[in-house]
Amino acid sequence: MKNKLKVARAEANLSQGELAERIGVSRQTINSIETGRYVPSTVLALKLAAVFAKPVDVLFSLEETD
Amino acid sequence: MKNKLKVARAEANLSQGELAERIGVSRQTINSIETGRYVPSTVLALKLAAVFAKPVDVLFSLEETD
DNA sequence: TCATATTGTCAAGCAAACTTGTCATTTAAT
DNA sequence: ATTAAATGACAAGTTTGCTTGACAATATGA
Repeated sequence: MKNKLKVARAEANLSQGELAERIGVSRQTINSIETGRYVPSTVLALKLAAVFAKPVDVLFSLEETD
Repeated sequence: MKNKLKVARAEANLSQGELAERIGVSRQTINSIETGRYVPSTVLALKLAAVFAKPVDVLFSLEETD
């Protein structure tokens, strides 16, 4: 699964730490998702979508390997 | 987090087992998500959204407790 | 240049997702 | 009324999300 989090975050001018704080997770969690180390839960995806005011399906998308 | 999976599945006329097979998870996983025993990963949410041809945000939504 | 903020990553641990296997209960069809 | 299909749920085990703490590397700005 790939995601556009890094871009969305740049557009919103937020640091990983600030974003993490807003949705109540650790900075490492944001970093790990951005760098593809793991896939977030749906709750987290919905919260991220809310922060950036974009649908989940826009922020996250499936790959062949999924 | 709540979800409209049971309704969507009824509309699509699919059993839990059939749905599970389509997206490559166990039947218990579908059952557990429907009955709120746990929250799916974003990959699973995207796959479910794809099966029902509905956006993730329509199938899944946050609650106060999230 | 020096200082500070930001990012990437590792490790150890806990919690939650997901598995297979199994069984009881409910629903639907004959 | 009986059978078969579908659902709900539990248990034990594996994998993965997410945590805190830490440190090095990269960027940003005075």
